[in-house]
Amino acid sequence: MAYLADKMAKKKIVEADLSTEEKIKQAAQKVFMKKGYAATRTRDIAEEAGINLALLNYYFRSKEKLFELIMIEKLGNFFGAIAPILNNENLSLEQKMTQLSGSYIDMLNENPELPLFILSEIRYNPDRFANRMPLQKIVESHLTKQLHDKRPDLHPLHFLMNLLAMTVFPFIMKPVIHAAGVFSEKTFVAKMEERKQLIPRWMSALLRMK
Amino acid sequence: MAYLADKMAKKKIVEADLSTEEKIKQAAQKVFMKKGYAATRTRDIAEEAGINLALLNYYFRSKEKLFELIMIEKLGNFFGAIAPILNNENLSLEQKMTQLSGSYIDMLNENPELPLFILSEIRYNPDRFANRMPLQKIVESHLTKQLHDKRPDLHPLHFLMNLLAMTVFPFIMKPVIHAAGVFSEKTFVAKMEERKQLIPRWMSALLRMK
DNA sequence: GTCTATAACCTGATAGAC
DNA sequence: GTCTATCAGGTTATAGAC
Repeated sequence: MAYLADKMAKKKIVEADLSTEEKIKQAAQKVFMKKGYAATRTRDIAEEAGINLALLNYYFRSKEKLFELIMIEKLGNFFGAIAPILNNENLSLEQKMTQLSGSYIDMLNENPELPLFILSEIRYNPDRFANRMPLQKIVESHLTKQLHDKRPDLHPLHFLMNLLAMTVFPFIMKPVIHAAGVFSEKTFVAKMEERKQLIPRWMSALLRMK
Repeated sequence: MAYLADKMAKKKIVEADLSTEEKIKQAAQKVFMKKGYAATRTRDIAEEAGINLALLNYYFRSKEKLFELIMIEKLGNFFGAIAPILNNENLSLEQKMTQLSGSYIDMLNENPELPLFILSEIRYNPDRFANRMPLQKIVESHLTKQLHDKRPDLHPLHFLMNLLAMTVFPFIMKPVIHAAGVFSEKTFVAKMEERKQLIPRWMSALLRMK
């Protein structure tokens, strides 16, 4: 009950007590994530923010610049959470896998549209993203070294791809699962909760293989 | 050499000897897949097909209807290839996994943009796709029964999700990998070729686990 | 069937009043 | 800072000539 009241209070703040600039930013985030850059009209954002269309350009100059701002933040969410874990030299391989699947699934449960949003926008406009993603830092991470010590025969890229795939792919399939009516939102969250424990165990099984 | 000549001959047919209707269809497929529905202009399609804009509406009435046509075909490619394998009662669990990763990776190598295209469009317009995907047929497949016999403790959904994730996810990450300059097209194909053998072995390891 | 020309509408952005 | 009104350009779709 207290939690629910807290949530409602938070919602109210979002709707009312925010600066105009912040209201536009949050509205833009919501609409861009839902429709993608191309299908979003600046009018949609203005309406969602409860302000006039002209104010959007007053604060952010253009649709493009507003989108850039949102995208930088989202790229940070999507890639920023991985690298620190993969490069933490105090964690064992098993601890890294547990932390990564755990914290990443938590983050994605809060923001389930994030992967497909980012991936779609990169797909439809790759130029915008050249040299913007810290993927090399992920490939050359401390985890890669640990993996090489344990299983020099297994290419780290396959391992990383599998770890990410098991964690992220269900969220990418989420719209399909719902559109097909396979199961409910609640069941989905529960299944992902299970995966937090299962993924590290599956990945360990891959490491022990053969 | 003969193969190359054959390919070039095919290309020429595509460019010249096709009916107007077919030329538009193929152009639409190309442009929709590259830019997505919202960012595609009918003018782009007309230009790509080498015809006039009016002809597009003459043959297909509207952008929307043309898109529907393409999408039905693509949904067939994406989902249609899975169900027959998963429901083939003459294949063992291991054979199913081998065939699925093998034939699916082959298909995706020919059409690497397919998953992200479909997933993006569903995400940005879920209503269009309600009750259009044979996902229930996949969940209730013969593979599910075999899996239940072997490992009643492992939910088939987790298993299927992992199998699909390992197979499809790399293609979803492909634009990221290229935009980040991690490695070349040729290396990507080679790595996916490796995975055709590796995925069934990994999945078997998951089945033996614990 | 295929084209040109144009209608009808929509979208991002700005000018100018308050 | 915020609004209304409007511009300039682009988009889908169609009318009508050939």
